[in-house]
Amino acid sequence: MPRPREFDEERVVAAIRQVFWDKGYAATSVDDLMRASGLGKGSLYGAFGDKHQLFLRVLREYNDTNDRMLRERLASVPQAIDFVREFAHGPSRDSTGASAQRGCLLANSTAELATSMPDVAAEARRSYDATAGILTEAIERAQCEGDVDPGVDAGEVAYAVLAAQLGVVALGRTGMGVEALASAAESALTRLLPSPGR
Amino acid sequence: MPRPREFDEERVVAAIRQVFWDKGYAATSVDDLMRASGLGKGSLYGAFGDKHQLFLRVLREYNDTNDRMLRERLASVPQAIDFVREFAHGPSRDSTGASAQRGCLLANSTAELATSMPDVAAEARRSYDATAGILTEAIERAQCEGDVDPGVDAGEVAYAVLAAQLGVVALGRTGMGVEALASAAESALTRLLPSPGR
DNA sequence: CGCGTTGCTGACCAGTCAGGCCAGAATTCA
DNA sequence: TGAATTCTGGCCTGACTGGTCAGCAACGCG
Repeated sequence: MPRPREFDEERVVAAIRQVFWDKGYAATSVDDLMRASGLGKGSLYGAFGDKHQLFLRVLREYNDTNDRMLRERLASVPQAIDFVREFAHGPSRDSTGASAQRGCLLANSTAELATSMPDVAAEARRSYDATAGILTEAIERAQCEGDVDPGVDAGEVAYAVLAAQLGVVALGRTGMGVEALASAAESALTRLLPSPGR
Repeated sequence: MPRPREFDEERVVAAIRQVFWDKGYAATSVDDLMRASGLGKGSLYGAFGDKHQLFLRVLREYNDTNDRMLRERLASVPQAIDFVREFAHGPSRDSTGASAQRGCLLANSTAELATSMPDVAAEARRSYDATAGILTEAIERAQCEGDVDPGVDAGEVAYAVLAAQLGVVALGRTGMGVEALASAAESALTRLLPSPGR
């Protein structure tokens, strides 16, 4: 009975995510979102609510996707520690450094909005806690398998690893070279996760 | 012969820094700056140029002050390593967590603006490099005095320490408790800067 | 073939934005 | 005192903001 949607919701959200990611929340106008999504203002507001709700939706999907990807990778790779290393290199996986400079949508958003938008701060905290949880499991598994010194407190170190990774991402936003970023990440990781044969 | 300034430039810059710090760049209107500084639009534009120039000036002074403070502390304290530890706790030095949640003006600005304002990215990189340099010296001194394992590459570890600190500050913006932040920072620091007796 | 329900479109709103401008006040020197 | 100069703060502009809404279009059901 109703007229069906003419747009692919997923594609729209993806397009809008790119804009928020590149420009930040406040600097993104609804006009930008209209142009990126190809939708009219009415459609946008009808489907997603206002700018704030739309942003939160984008952010939540981004976080969920990241968490899912992280969990999948850590479950399938026997040497979880290797992935944790790779993970700590953050977004600097391409050699151009372009994606490294783009940074992380969650980290950027939190830095910009945590003060003025409590729900963004809460979402960030939820996501970081989830990441730390996944990391903790991976580290514990690595300890069982003898890849990490069993003497360290996995939960505590997980937050330290998360912080180091966040810091590397933050440094990446300045346009620092990917080699320097990788070196800092590698240096942090090898010390935060000492192998048992030390 | 000219009419002298009626306002204290330093106080004005300080007031404006607070606004930018709390609200971010894009969300701060020139009206906000006028109200915070008590100046009219003409005075503001005459003395500092447009919003962008004003922001850059605030950011540069903020960074210079931080660098100077860091250098002073590290020069006067015999056990540099202790201060590095303290430094890594970042802005979480009050128990309320309010300043921890406010974060760091430089980190916030970089996350918000690095993509769209290359001069902000450049200033951030300059400041981070300066911080890393200061840290490197402090770590080397600590190595000479036997407080840090002389086997580690001070320059490399300095960036790892900087990253860890930046990450802790980023976590702090989510409203995470100061104890958790301090624990993560402490955990990162003791592992990044191992004492030689081990 | 209507009819009800929903989606789409674009015009429109009041409010805010950054920035330019200027008349007059304030200050100094001659 | 008068001339020169600069500061000051309000006013103006016109572009843009996020958001609303009335009217039209497309669909399935009866």
